[in-house]
Amino acid sequence: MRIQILAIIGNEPACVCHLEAVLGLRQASISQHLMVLRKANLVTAQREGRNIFYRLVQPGVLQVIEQAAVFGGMTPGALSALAVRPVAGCPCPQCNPGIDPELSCKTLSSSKSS
Amino acid sequence: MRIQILAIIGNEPACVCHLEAVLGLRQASISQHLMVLRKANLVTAQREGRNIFYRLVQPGVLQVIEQAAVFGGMTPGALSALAVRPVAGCPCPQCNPGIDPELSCKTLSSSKSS
DNA sequence: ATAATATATTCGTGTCTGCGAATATATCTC
DNA sequence: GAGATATATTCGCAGACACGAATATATTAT
Repeated sequence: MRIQILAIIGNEPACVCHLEAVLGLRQASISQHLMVLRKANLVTAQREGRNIFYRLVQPGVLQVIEQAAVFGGMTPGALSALAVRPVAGCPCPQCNPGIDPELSCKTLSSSKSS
Repeated sequence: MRIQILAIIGNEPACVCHLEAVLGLRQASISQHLMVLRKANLVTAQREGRNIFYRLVQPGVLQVIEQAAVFGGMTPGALSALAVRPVAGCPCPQCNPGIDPELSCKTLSSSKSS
């Protein structure tokens, strides 16, 4: 999961709720993984408006992960698939470019059912 | 431990007893790790005389590990230190170049105490 | 200030993992 | 063949880990 997180934010900084949507984990679990990555000095957090965006401290880490994935027998596109945006059902600003500022993540996900 | 094993045999093929001496694990534990690495198609085994030598299937794996170590904050020499030979107390042929064929690993380690 | 939102922290638990101990298998030497 | 040696396999368990649930904290909007 942490490797997946690094792969996601390696392509583009992401907020917690975006990771939540992509990985299918509870918010608490994502936060725990991010804490570990922070302590390992692999990611940094930066608030932007309501959300906190995470990014790689060293962008080169992404290349290492991609190489390791290939050596591990993964298909080359398996990792880049994680970077696809927008993600269906993700309420984060990145996945909803023309978002009405009045709409929040919560209202978006609830109105999605209509 | 498995990453360390890959780092060791990445520099030069190694037998099980050598890994045992370097890593300080029991022989059974080393064998278990090697089995995992074999199933992951990362290492291959090849018998040479009494010993079975393991080597990387893809030598490039070593570079990936070294890069990851640097990004992870390890000192650059930390990994290459694992490749130092001969290892004190290691009874394998590599660590005892001029070994008398009559001497085995067992007799070597016992006579070492004299 | 109050409410809503986004993230962080704590806690408990089921599961996974690595290790040691014991044993089995394969190879070499005599 | 018998014995010694090197590695593999099985089993059991202590410890680690990831996750969910509940709660706390920080920021924003009204």
